[in-house]
Amino acid sequence: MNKTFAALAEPNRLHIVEFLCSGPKPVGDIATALNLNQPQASKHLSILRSARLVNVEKRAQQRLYTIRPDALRELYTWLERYRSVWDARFDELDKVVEDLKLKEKNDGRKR
Amino acid sequence: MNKTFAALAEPNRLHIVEFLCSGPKPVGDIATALNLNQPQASKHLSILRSARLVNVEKRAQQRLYTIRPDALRELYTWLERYRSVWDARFDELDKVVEDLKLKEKNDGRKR
DNA sequence: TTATAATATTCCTTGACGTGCATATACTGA
DNA sequence: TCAGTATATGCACGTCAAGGAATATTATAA
Repeated sequence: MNKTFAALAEPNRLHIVEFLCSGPKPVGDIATALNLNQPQASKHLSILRSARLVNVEKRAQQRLYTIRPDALRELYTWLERYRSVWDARFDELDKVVEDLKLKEKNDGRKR
Repeated sequence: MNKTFAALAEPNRLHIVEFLCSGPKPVGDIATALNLNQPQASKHLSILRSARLVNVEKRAQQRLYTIRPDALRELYTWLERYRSVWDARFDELDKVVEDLKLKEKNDGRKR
């Protein structure tokens, strides 16, 4: 998942992903839409591709890039796995933290 | 959200976040648990903090780090917003892509 | 106040990343 | 085959982030 996060950490790439949610697009469209030079668009797309975030298909001289759900799904399940933790802690943050601090204080030597 | 992704792109920091899901921990515990030198642990935690992924509280000489839900929540809602897109496309990927390619081909000059 | 524990910060070096520019490759139509 | 379009790749440069080692800071206890 490192690759997923690293890929999405770049603002332009995040925008590309969002842009591609409106449908498959050729590189040219992406470049102009995001105000990028064509080479950089290609490079970003290459990184997104190696992070399994997009797919390519050929159409004449164009390459159609589409969203690829794999990595996003993985991200989603990862968040869901820990969701309960930070959800609970969000609901009654102060109390929980207090409790945990007390526990921490009590069995501090056990660890 | 750049900061969130950038922060989680570092494997050690991702592990720290996961580790903190088991409760608040002082820096020392985190460092030994992840096999990190104390300074690096502190640095990573500092970055996680500036990405609003963790909180700090003092306890004697220690600093207790806890998960902070803000950024994770934001991530979750971001994913949810586009979830339908890549979910639909995942269910019947081939058909949808085909359709969109046709559309693309038909109204290519309108854009 | 002094010694000690826990953590933060600084300096330095190295490697990776993003950009701009030029060029190469792939495909189409005549 | 040649010209033209769409995309990819290579190189040089500046920037930024991570790791290591040493040191500074904060808090506690005697």
